[in-house]
Amino acid sequence: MKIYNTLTRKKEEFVPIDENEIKIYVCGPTVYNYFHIGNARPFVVFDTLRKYLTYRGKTVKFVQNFTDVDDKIINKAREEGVKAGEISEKYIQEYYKDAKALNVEKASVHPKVTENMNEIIDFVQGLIDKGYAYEAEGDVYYSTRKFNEYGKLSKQNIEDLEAGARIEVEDKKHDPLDFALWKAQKTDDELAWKSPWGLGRPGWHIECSVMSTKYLGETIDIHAGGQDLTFPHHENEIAQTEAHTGKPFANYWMHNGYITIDNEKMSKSKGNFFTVRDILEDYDGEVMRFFLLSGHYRSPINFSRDLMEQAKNSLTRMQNAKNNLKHLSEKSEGSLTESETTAYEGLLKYRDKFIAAMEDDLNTADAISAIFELIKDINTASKDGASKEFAEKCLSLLDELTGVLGILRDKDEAGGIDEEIQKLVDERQAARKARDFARADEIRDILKARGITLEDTPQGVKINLS
RNA sequence: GGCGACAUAGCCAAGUGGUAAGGCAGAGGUCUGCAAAACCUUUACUCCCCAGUUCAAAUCUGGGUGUCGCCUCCA
Repeated sequence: MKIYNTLTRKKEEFVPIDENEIKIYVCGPTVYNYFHIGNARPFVVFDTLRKYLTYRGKTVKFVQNFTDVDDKIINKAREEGVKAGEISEKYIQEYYKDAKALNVEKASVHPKVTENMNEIIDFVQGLIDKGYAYEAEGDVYYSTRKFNEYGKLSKQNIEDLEAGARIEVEDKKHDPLDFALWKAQKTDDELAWKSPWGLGRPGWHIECSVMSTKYLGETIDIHAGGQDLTFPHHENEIAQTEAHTGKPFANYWMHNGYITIDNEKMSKSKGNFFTVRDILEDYDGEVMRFFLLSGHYRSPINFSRDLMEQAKNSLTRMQNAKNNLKHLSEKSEGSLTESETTAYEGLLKYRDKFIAAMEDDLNTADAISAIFELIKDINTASKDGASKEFAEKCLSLLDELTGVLGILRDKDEAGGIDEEIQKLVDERQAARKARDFARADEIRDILKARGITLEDTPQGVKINLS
């Protein structure tokens, strides 16, 4: 497949290091709160990349960290009067809940900073030994200018950076562009670990370098994250890791575009800040997932309730098609007719279109359009009924493609159809037969109030549970 | 100041040289006891503006306008 590589600013043919195991690292959340819809985008996008590669028969080792050492966590713990570990542990569990709602699969490994402290200390010491870092009053800084290729990912020129630097000058640093690898403990209630430089904790960027190399090796296939991480986070990761290993860090860098809210950057101060948890109160997680995949991952997208409604309605069209096929496959009989055989062969071109779209730098928007075209043809072919086999084959094809995108999964239908509901449905059918439409409509309304809709089809009544 | 992205119908959105996918919303119709779902028809002589290259441009080049983002914690 082709992947747009931020490093070269070009779409390139993706060639894995090891055909048998593709190695992907995605920067994970800092666990101090429920994650917000901006966080959700990379999780969903790169989960989709993983699902697609898996669909194509690849084995993917997928690592996504939890940042469980950070100022924000420490501050939150202070506010709530609990230990930092309680905050991070809580929000890791909450991450899993929301990720599940979005149908984002668990990573192969979800490493935590706190569980990799020895490796981090060793890594920092290694950089000092190689002359890329220096200790200053219990802090350790990276000598940015020592790394000749600094700026190669973000295409920042080191002189321009310095000129435009709004970084406050700290006396301890040899150069304003140097960044912290290790921070000395300032107050007793801060998390701290013993190190050769005294009590302290790791800086912002070092964790990803360490966990990526530890779990995936010195050079990985794809390193991914939000566009805003390009600089300085990923730039610094490259500087750290390549200085340490002397090898390329990642062959492909993928960055997803931003989400704005009503065309403005999401921020707490603007009051337009939404967590995924907030959205899940009103929408199924699949609607959010569909919304995030309905545009190209590198394009900026805008979030609003109106757009969520559009996404919801679009997804309903897909869900209807699936429900109709399920109903047909349950109520119909027989094997493919001659015309159905021809029709089904015609449908297979949409699988090709779907794959071609995904091969082109994960063009999910185009892939979705292939699914809609598939649905239209299925609906047309089966509008006057269909054989059981045809319905089953179409259902299987539809599930195959939507499964790659992680939408339209089978849900546990709460409750199912109990005796009482069945009795009402039967009574309505009898009333219809007797042309007592008033009673029939009354029953339909009763059930509708309970979230159950009825559709009369040539194959009998179709009961939709929501 | 440096780096970058985006601009396609009422809305969302694909399309990177060959004559505008798909979805939502709207209108009309078919089917239905009525619905629902589905199907059919309909909604961009045109892709922010100007100039250029070309037989041919939404797509390439130059200029302009507008919007957003990064450079500071941030997906």
